[in-house]
Amino acid sequence: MTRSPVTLKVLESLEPQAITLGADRDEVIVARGNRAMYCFLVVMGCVRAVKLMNDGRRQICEFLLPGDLFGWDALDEYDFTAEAVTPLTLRRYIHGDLYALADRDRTFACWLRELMVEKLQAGREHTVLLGRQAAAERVSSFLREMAHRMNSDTRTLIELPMGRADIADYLGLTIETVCRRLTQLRRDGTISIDRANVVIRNPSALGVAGCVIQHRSRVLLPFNFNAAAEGHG
Amino acid sequence: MTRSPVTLKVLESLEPQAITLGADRDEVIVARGNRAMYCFLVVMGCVRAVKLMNDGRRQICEFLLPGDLFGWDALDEYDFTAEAVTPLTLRRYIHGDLYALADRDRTFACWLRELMVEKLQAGREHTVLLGRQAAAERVSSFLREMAHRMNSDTRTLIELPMGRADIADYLGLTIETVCRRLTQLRRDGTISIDRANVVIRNPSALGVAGCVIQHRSRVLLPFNFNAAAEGHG
DNA sequence: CGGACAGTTGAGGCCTATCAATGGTGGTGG
DNA sequence: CCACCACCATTGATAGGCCTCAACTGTCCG
Repeated sequence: MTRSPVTLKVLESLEPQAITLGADRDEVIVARGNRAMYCFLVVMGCVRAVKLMNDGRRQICEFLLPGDLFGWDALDEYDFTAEAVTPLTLRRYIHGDLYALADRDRTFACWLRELMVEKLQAGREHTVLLGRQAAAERVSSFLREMAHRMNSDTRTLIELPMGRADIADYLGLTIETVCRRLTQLRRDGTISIDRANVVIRNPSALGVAGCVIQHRSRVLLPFNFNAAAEGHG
Repeated sequence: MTRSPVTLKVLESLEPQAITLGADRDEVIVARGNRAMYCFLVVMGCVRAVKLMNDGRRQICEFLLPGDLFGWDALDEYDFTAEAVTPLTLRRYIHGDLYALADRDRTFACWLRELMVEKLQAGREHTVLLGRQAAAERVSSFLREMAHRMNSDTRTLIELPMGRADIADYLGLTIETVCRRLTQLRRDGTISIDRANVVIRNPSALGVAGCVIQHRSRVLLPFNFNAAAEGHG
């Protein structure tokens, strides 16, 4: 899952204090309740933002993909746990530095505000999905969201980074229900699917009532980490 | 139900540009898709933040009570519709003024950031409720939330400003299911309820499974890509 | 080859939605 | 003052969708 090394430098002035990290699959990056000292940019791989109930029920609030920032939306402690869905490369920044930068750089403050607002709006779309959509609609919405975020071209292959259990916990369903809905979409000819590989064959059939979750405020990667990241795998 | 003095003080320098508005029950304050020119402080009454699907399904993302601000979390257009749950008194501010103030007043910028983060975190809690809690837990959570927000003293009378339909659309349930769960809580002796009036008789019985604080399994070791990163600095 | 793991499929039960009827309350006008 | 109506809340009966439990398949890796 490599992305074309795009050039933007929103976080450029934070780079001197930043370090690059690797993480294995299922590794915990930050845990709920930990003091929020850092925030992270996903360079390569996929992260899940998890909330756990004390009887073991799990809800994934968000998937973070390359270019996404997480951990900044904490006042004192993280309110969710972030885990590696896939092997990761992360760029780690000092949490306080982000806000210090916002204080002195008006452009950055504006960018940060936009990021927050977009997250709030994406959260509301997810709320509608969980509160008012049936299982089939949730799975369709999920596929559209991932197609949009990972590739932006329909009718091309998407390689889902997460397993069925993660999809289920993101959509408020069970693994079995996710499987059955995916199978139905395959039988309808809407998609082709083999494990993690999905091809959307009939995009209009995935269109459901409601709006797409939009993630516009992506951090464009400041550097090309791809070469270094391959050494970690 | 009086205006929160904290919020008032923070917005003090915006008061000259502000006006006070009234609204009747069910009146639309701002509509999804409208240009976001204003934001509002609830002075008296209750507002619902609504998202509608094009087949009529409705999800309430949030209830706004006196002291709450809404409409600021928009970039260009409002992404939800705000309607009066009860007759309202609102204080209306210019949307752009809020961010102009944030630009020149560091304290206000900090306050606004905290507000955003709290909204994000509240949204995630709501996500867990919708994704992973059963109907009885949702209703219990709702009562605890309202008790906390409206009164903060348990064992005292709460007068719910919204009807069963609004509660249902907030909790991702139907009116009938909300009724049945409330009736069950009354029969269990957990609450007394008569229409909008609720008394919590057994607060501990309303306690539901919360979220776990998770501890990090192992320390993340820095990946030594620093040299590569600094090379581009 | 076997064991672990992820994904798929099937059978059955439970919970919530749906449809329907009743009860209660507030407002209006006779 | 009361009859009437509209609206909201409650309760009941039934159906359906998703969850649970279980078995099976396929893949990866030792």
